[in-house]
Amino acid sequence: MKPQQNVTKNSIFPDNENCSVRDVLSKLTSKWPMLILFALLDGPERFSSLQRRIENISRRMLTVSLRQLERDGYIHRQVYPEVPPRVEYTLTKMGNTATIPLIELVGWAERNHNEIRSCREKFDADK
Amino acid sequence: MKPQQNVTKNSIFPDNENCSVRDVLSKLTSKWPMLILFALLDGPERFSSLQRRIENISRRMLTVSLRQLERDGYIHRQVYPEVPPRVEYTLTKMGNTATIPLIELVGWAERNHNEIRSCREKFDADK
DNA sequence: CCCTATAGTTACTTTAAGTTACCATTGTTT
DNA sequence: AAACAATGGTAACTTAAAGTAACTATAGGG
Repeated sequence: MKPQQNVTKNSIFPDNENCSVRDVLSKLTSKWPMLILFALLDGPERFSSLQRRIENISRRMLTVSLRQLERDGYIHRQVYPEVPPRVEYTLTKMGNTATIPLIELVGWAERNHNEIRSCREKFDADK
Repeated sequence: MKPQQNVTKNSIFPDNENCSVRDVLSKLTSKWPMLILFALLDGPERFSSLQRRIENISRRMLTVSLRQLERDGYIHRQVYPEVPPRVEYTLTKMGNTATIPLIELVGWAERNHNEIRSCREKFDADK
């Protein structure tokens, strides 16, 4: 079995313009967006609550990442016209299904991070 | 079901030092490493052959990515002492199993990229 | 003796990620 | 009344990562 991500016998296309799969994955598998999706699995959360849960994320990075996730349709942004402002973020149906393969990947990483770490130590020792 | 990626009710750790899963994924899901793993699914390949297959990758980025994959134990680097030099890269057993969840993810991206693109168009039109 | 091929490396530039300070609005505290 | 806190951001800046272009050593071929 092989991925159909523009992989032919002779070439693989890495550019987002030439490969829609890369175009999707580049936004999905990056650091903050992935963590935000996982945080929203428990249900809707507002901006400041997300910032508290995801340690060390700055307001700017949270904003940037949320906008990207919203643009791609993974999350929905609901603004309540109150003061101080209240904004709630929710996973869309597509956002929910996206977490399924991501969680698989996390599972693989959990099962293998010990071996990976020992590989690193060996590699670094040999240099 | 939820990922155990240092996700508790109250906090998610994004730093590689605090989260071994992030430490693994940050190297695995990035652009070039992922494409290299896929390219090696067909069998061993040498440096220049990989560069030809993965369009637009520069020699430097190929070197950097291959080193990282080798360090983490996904690929094996075999140098043949010939002139001109010959270096062959092979997927390790672990590298092979890593592609399984990655291919799942690619499958999801294939099934959803149309919807994602229409979400983007809608989002951009509204601004 | 210049050209090709290989598998890189070095120095540089551009882009993305991350940090710090600031904004407007309202209610509460001093 | 003035200052402070909380909200969900934005603007300007710095640092780190990604990407580019030119260079290296070695042997064989024309």
